[in-house]
Amino acid sequence: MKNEKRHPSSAATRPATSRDVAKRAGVSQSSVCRVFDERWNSKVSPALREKVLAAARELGYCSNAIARSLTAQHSGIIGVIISEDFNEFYYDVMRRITNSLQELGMRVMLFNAAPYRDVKQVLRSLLEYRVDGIIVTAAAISTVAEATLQESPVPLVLVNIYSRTPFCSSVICDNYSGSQNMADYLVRSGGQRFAYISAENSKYYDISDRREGFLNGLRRHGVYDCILESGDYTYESGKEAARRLLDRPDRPDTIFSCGSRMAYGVMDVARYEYNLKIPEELSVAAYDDTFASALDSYRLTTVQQPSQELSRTAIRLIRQAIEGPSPIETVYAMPSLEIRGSVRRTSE
Amino acid sequence: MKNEKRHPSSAATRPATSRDVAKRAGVSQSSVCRVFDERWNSKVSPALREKVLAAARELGYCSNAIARSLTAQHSGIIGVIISEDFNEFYYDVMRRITNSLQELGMRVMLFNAAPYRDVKQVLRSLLEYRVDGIIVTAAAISTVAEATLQESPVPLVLVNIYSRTPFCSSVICDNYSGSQNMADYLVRSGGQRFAYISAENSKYYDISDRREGFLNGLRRHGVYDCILESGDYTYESGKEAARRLLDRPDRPDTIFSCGSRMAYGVMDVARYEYNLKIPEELSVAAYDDTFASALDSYRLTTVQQPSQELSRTAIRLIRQAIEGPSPIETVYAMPSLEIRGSVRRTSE
DNA sequence: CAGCGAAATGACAGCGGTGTCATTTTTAGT
DNA sequence: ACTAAAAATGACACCGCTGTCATTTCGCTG
Repeated sequence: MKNEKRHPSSAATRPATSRDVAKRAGVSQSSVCRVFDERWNSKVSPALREKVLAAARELGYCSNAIARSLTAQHSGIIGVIISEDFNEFYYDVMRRITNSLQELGMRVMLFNAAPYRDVKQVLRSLLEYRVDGIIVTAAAISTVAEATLQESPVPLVLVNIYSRTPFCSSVICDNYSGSQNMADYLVRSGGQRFAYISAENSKYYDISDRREGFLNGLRRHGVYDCILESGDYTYESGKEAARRLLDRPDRPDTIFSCGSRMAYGVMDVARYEYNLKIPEELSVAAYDDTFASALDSYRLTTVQQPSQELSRTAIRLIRQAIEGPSPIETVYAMPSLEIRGSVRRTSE
Repeated sequence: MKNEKRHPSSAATRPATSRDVAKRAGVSQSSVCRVFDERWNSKVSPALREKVLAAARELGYCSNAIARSLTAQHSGIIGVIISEDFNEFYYDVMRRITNSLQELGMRVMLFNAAPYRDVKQVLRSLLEYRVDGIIVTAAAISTVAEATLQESPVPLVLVNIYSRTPFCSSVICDNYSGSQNMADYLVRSGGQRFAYISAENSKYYDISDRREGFLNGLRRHGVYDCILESGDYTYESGKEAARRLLDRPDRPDTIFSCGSRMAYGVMDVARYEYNLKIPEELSVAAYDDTFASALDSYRLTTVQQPSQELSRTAIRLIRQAIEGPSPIETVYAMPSLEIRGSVRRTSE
């Protein structure tokens, strides 16, 4: 479906500059800039401002942020790196970060750091554009990537990336506590035989804290036994793990998964293949609160990461770092339990 | 948790320039640039290149894309506007677009156009940064926003925004055909009494095509009756609509919802509140294929928008428009039916 | 080894703003 | 009305890179 009309690009007339406006208004170029500079425009006579604005309007003048950045030595751009396999949660974080930065008058330059893609190159691009700061939001980022980021000459803030040797500020959700609290809850709800489904992957940042927190939480209640299974975060892998677990002679009565998608798999296999009633015959819980968890068909009890707190803190940290020298800060955000109906409650 | 270390910003040493490198290497600044310019670096003597690269490495030189954009008259940046209430589908589209642009060596400047936020301001920001093109990806964009965009002096591509008077290229998913095909399928599957749940909202772009396509699809099979209900895209509103529908004396046996979240609500209410078996006693289908549709608890038959085709086409169109004058093109992407188990199949 | 053309390198003027300083205009004080 | 100080405006160098043109260097041939 073609059309006779053409894109504006065909006009090919380069945008008006402050000099063009100046000439048209019969004033100096400096004055034009002053009119468009908030810090100065109060000190410009109404007459001149009027002339300039009129000329600018006629020429469709729009000041050039690129040129401004050149002298200003800062671009007003924040680089945001997000990992390729971003799930719902990180989308939410990204959305919030974008919103906040936008409201603060900063621009977001978005990059997708697929695990296979060279993070070094992404960082290079960011630096070439002289971004004022970088926020790395990632569900999973390789440790080599971490090493690369370490060399960044511009302020950097990590979201949910735990670095053993912090080289920049970061805000991370306390995986350990989240899992531990869930363990508390599950034990107090009357769980007897526990299983944990992990999704460890060497090339990604490890979330072993979720496992350790859970196991330790159990131990604090005198439970030293927990069946360990693993998947790869997908629904299918959750189903497979569930089959292995439910086929065991010592079938668990409570399953905690480190990701909610796998938990949906567990629930569906349990209900439709093993005819188990949830939560009566099997309790299921998971880390990460995603959309489907709230649906009546799942009502999955989860550990919810506070995306708002995470993004707010990330923004605060990056602003601080840009503002000037500031100490490196590692902020822990506390996840909360989202209690729904997938866990049986007998005791307490 | 503070730390003695500090952010790189504290170093406050401005990045090395090509002149710095030139001085250090004892060559001219022009030569430095040539070494870093792919088009020229073959015509530079190995000796000089070596000197320059060594100096650059020592100084941690990174060429300044901002300065380059200034003379080059193009920034290598594509503005991407995405609507605030972006759902899973648009996240996917955005992810693909980001990936493609990144691979093509272009940068993405992301903006979130909340309905309440001034699109004019977003556009202004984009123009100030002299973006080479703009892609507007939106689930919902107001018509006033559309008017603003119309004035954009840079190439623009609309994704899933149907404009009656096309002023720029766009790629849109054929809502009408998608619904019509679903109507075909539902009738041929043996549906008798149909209902359609809409989500019309004046301030957003209207998706009445989905309704019209559906109704027309039914008519083509001699079905002139279809109960109309409405919600607001949310799970809860779907549940409410379902209750109203299922309370009717002439209860429908087939419900098509213009959004999948509402369909989940329909399914859950039907099963858990009305004890209806799906698909035996009630068929449910929806527009938009989101994650939960594939789960065993729903197995929702949907109209799936081809996110890959949409993003690919958007990229092609924007590149064409940037390349040079090109005719305005409106590309229709055909959605496909994702047949799962939520629709009963009796006839055929 | 002079002499020539090709290749490599350097010098320099922009790109569109900002910031500083000089100049002009306005305002106020006596 | 005259002058000093304050305010408004203009002139201009510079931000870091690109592109053009001038200059230098190099490789060959006779």
